[in-house]
Amino acid sequence: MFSSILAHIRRFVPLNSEEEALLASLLEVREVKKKEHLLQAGEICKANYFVAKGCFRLYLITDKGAEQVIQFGIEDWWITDYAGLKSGKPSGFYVQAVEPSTVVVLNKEAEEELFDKIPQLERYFRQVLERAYSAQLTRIHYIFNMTGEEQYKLMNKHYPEFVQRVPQYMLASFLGITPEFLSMLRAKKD
Amino acid sequence: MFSSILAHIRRFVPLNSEEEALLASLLEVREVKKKEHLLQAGEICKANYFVAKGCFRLYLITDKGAEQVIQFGIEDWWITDYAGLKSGKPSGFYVQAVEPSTVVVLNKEAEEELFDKIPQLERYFRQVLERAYSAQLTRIHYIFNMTGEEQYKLMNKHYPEFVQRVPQYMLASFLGITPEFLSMLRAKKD
DNA sequence: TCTCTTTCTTAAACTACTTTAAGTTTTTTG
DNA sequence: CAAAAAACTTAAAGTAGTTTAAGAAAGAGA
Repeated sequence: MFSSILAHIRRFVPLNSEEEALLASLLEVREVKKKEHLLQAGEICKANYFVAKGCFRLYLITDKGAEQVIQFGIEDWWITDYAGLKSGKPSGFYVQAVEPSTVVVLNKEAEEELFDKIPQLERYFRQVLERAYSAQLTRIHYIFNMTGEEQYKLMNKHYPEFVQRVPQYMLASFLGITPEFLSMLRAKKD
Repeated sequence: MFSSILAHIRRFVPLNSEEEALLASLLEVREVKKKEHLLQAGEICKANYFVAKGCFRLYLITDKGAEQVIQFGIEDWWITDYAGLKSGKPSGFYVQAVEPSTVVVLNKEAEEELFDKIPQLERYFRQVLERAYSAQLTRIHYIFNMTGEEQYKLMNKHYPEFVQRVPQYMLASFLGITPEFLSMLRAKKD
């Protein structure tokens, strides 16, 4: 049940069996149906989610009423509205399963208790966040310096399975282009 | 000398006087001239920098030879190439002072020793990174859903001093538009 | 204070992408 | 398995920005 998350944590910090048992007692496994939401705009975000299996998207509804995909989360990624989780204010984001998925739920209260009893977990999350942060800076670099076509091609080259895995209109939104334009790009050559 | 960084850390975690003394012994204060680099592309990134006074930019040179500003860092921000710092590989980024500045240098080795002796610092950086990461996600949302003009106006409204503080061509690059276009936007109304 | 360098401005021609609208295909559900 | 809903395609007209080029203004070193 928890093997994937424990393996992931162990890639960053050591864990003894007591700590693993404590983690197992405070974490929660949850099956999520396709299109089911873990968080909706207006709600208070109460947990951080580790994707054990499946795929999620973090998105929001813009002023013009369109869905904007901000981030995807697949196996071994954490996904949540960090700002909302930490502030306790109603979230502006949605977190939704793109396909039938399994997550490990880390509730806010469990998180506090775990950070207290397993200080190594602070180290784990620090490192996870360092990576997530620099990935976003790299992404901003791509957004500014590559055309939609170049970004799509790069994505297709580096993550061909992923491009097939999510609906095209979600991928278009993530890349910051319209689904019509992405459709045209695909038609050009494939 | 270290008062600004100690005050910042105390906003997140408590520090006793021994810990403060240890920090002071392992941190280093450095004056940086305008246009001086803390890091250049091709070098190995060896430290994380806390801006005590002044302003820095994290940028890179694109394939086409243009400077692309990825991030600014002003007072109370940490700035570095996290990916390079952690991987030990040559960096693709430049970190340069936009104005005469003072930084507190946290070297890689000092960081390891400090994390070891003051576990609370892991907690501090985890929280700093949570904020930095969600700020980048919000920024991506703005990039995709606001025109250059809207982003410039919002920035002018929220951070009018900052807009005056950095050269316009750097601000344009940060906003993902050309300096010519920003100049035109400013001329429209001010 | 003069000169050199850096930064900012203006404007015309161009392009990557959006918008709109309508039709087609695929997937989901009772 | 049929009907409805969701996802994808095509194409024409429009726009937010870039590119290029040249000149003007401001800043900084000697």
